[in-house]
Amino acid sequence: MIKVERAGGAVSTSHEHEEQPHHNILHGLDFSVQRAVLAAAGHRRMKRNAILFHEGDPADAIYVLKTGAATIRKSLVTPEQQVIGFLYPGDILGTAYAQRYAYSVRMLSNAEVLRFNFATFEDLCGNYPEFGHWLLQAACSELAAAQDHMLLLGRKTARERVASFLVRLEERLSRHDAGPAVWMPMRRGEIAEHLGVALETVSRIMTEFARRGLIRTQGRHVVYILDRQELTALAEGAGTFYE
Amino acid sequence: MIKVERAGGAVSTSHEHEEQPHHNILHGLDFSVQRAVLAAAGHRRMKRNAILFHEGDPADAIYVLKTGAATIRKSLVTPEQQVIGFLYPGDILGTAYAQRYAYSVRMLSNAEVLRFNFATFEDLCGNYPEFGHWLLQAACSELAAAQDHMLLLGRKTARERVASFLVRLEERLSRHDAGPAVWMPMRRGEIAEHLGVALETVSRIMTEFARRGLIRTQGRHVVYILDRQELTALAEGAGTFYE
DNA sequence: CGTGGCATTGAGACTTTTCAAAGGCTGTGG
DNA sequence: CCACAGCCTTTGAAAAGTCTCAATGCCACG
Repeated sequence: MIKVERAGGAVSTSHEHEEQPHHNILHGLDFSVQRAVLAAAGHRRMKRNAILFHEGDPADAIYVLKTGAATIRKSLVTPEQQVIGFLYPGDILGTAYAQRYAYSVRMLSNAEVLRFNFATFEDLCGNYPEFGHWLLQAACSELAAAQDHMLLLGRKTARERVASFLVRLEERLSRHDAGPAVWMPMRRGEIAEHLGVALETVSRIMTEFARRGLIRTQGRHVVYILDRQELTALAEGAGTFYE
Repeated sequence: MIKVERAGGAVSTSHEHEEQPHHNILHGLDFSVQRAVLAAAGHRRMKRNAILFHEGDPADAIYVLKTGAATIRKSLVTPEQQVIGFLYPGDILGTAYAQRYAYSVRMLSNAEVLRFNFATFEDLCGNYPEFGHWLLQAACSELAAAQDHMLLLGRKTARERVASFLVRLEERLSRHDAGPAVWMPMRRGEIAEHLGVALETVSRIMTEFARRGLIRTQGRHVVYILDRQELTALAEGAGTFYE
């Protein structure tokens, strides 16, 4: 079962990850449209930990993540926060239905973003109906993801949540870079806030998974999935008893 | 504080609620566009407990709820289910980004829906760009609601969840019918599945709220909010200790 | 007016959280 | 380039909240 062992080759330091192969960000659009869209976009480089915008800021643009990773979070009245999701290349952010952004975005690594202020954005929608369609599609897909995550938050146990998270993350990343290592730039605390459990619970369960031989960690930000099948089973509620 | 007491006048039996004033469903669109949209739509009457469609059914239409109420839910591999939300007049359902519906819809009361099959839908988008915009808006707003609900599911205690639910429900219904009574056609179990807690917990907490004088129940499906301020405070985490 | 499904209530069990302390990366400054 | 400081992570034990199981009570519909 353990067949992924070429560590060091695929991953050496976390810095290396900042230059990822940015595959097709505007996946699904005609090349001519893609060219037009890219030409209209503003390019922007962001440093790790930089804030793209805050929850409540007046919304004036839509962004597409080109390289790197980011966290989107919302705050409660209490100091508590909920991490809505983690973004990887190709993800859209800032789809504001109102005048203000509904969440904050922080970069998890150095990153590049494409920026469309609302004027250019409206132009693009007018000139290329395809683009509007593409965006509606993206919004619907984001909606579906949000609803999936509700299922996790509402019905799963802590163990199921962590297992789901690892499996989904690996699945998602395997589209970008095919290495056996899963790059996990976020902190344990952010994972915890995403999964709706305590930070310590995430830590404990990941340790447990490592002890059971399902994963292997390498530093804080790299994980190898050793037994995806078992992990998937756990994610779906097969893990009532173990050991 | 207790100033809402004209029971019986506003609410007599649950049947009465099936005929609600259906205010402007296509809110925000030009009248001419509204006329065209309504003309293109198919009208359909549904009985209580009828299923509009199932999760996984091939998607062939988009619906708008005209009168009544409905539940949308998703299933896990296990028998567990999550209630994604409750729908009231004006809500859109069936925004499928893929070929299949992502959730099931069950009517909570006799209801009327507008139906747009994909062909008419595409036509409408083509002829009235406004309509496409309106839909994108609706999807974004649904997304925002989903993200809000994640916050509830991820970070709130059971008491905060029930309080939030009651306050939001009242706020939402007050737009349609201004009575002091909140119509709650869903079962306790569905509320529980929506809030990510056990059925019994919902029951216990609602009893507690009634005992504390924050609400008053009338049968299973009607609730009066007696102290919205306190309830709002509880919803936001002020209720760490009481009594 | 009866019956079956819903809702309420209670007690015990279990998962998860909280509080606390020790251990280990990371990246910054010398 | 190395060492140190600070933050992040791991680990432990006790406490709290919520769930499960089970029985009773109530409402709504036929």
